[in-house]
Amino acid sequence: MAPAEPHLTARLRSARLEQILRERICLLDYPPGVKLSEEALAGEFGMSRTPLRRVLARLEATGLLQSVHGVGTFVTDVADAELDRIYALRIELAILAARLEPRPPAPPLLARFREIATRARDLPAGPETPRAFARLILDFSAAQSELSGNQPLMEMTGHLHGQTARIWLHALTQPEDGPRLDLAEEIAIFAREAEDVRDALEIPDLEAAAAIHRAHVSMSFRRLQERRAQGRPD
Amino acid sequence: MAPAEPHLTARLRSARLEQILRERICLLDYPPGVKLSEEALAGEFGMSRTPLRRVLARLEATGLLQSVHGVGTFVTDVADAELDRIYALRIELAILAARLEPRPPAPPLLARFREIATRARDLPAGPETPRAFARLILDFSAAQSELSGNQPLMEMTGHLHGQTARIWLHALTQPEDGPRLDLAEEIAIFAREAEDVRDALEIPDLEAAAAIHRAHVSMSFRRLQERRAQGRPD
DNA sequence: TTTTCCAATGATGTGCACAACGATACCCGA
DNA sequence: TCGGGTATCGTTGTGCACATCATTGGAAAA
Repeated sequence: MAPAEPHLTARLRSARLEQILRERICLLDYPPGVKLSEEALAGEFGMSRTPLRRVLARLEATGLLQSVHGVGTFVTDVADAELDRIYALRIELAILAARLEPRPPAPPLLARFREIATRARDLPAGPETPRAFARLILDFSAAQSELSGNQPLMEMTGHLHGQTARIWLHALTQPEDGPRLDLAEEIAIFAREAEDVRDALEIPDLEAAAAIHRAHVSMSFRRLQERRAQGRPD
Repeated sequence: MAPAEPHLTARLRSARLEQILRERICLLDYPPGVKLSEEALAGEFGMSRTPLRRVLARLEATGLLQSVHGVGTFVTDVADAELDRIYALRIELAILAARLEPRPPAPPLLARFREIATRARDLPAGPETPRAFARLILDFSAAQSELSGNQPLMEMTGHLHGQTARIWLHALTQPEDGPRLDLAEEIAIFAREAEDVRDALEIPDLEAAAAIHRAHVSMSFRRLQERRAQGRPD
């Protein structure tokens, strides 16, 4: 496709590529379990397999990819048991953002939260809805990561979020029994969360915002478990 | 040196190598800021630069290394500000191990804690003391990571521990003003912690063990800050 | 018809030669 | 003697050819 810039620093080129691939995975352009082709990706980005493999190795270290000799490079899936553990951890970490170096949002950041809230409410229905929803969730997570100055904490919550959100959304859009009904419901719930968090940040009450988010992570986890229980007795 | 096994699976070989390098970094065989040679490492492990670079990329993704084009590959140092943040986070995470899927230690694990406690008390004084102490701390961290079934949490605490412990120990053994006095004091304190945690685990009271550890992380952080304040007014 | 073996295929892993880059030391001119 | 520009060297980054592995399909034997 587009070889991007013909010549940028090697370091920036690889960082850029890593970000692009990470987004594609989180936006479900590459759903869990899918096989990627090193050669195809190298061709798409106008480089050799060697530097591409370096990027893939980094993504493998963060748990988003897994390479198997002679078979292929796969986007990782997350087993139910581990998903449960990540959710349990996210619930605990949600409050820490307000306790460790909370940073009241500056006007530009507040504007981002407002934009996310309105975008969530006006999310258009259609075949592109899942991807738009995924993008929305990604943006929300990115905005949240600026609410605390504790970078290691925000990196971890962001990482865990990326691991769970894509699996969660993938399960939602896979029409096992309830096809799109769940998705519409989840979108409405997320819109409420975005609005509530926005309102809390306008005060600004960071602890309230964190508590709201924590509650939603917890409830989202419960709904996922219910959905699992429904899907099993088939 | 020793090319290890002449032929093992590629995946295992690289995982093994990554573990070895990670240990060398955490045991301060490769102190923060030191420059590594890709060619020398490749030669030592009997492989080409290509697979070695794959391992280095993974270590770079976890923040232990940093490669700079045309300059070298360096063991990362951690700035004071970030070290503070990691400590603050570790203090909060310490209690979670007892709250999320606590696992009472089986007899073999208990034996490991006992061994660590006695080894800490009988730590021989000498030129090899810092390395033996680093090994002790590493083993203690590894044993602790089995006290909870929540794997993502234990991975994170382990990762954060590796990031802080090596910097902390390096600062201790660098004779800026108080040469080895601090080290001996820290060893004694650690020995007390290991004994207290061991006693709590014999009950077994995992919450007490976590609280003890949390207290020691917090106090260790305070001592580090004091030491910093002492070092500055030179 | 079924089973077994093997060859072909496509993927990732490895080694090597060269390019690109940054730091350093040196030389030349003022 | 000092300053600046340049050449050289060491190191990481890239491209390519090949090795290695796992799967799959088909052919041959039971």
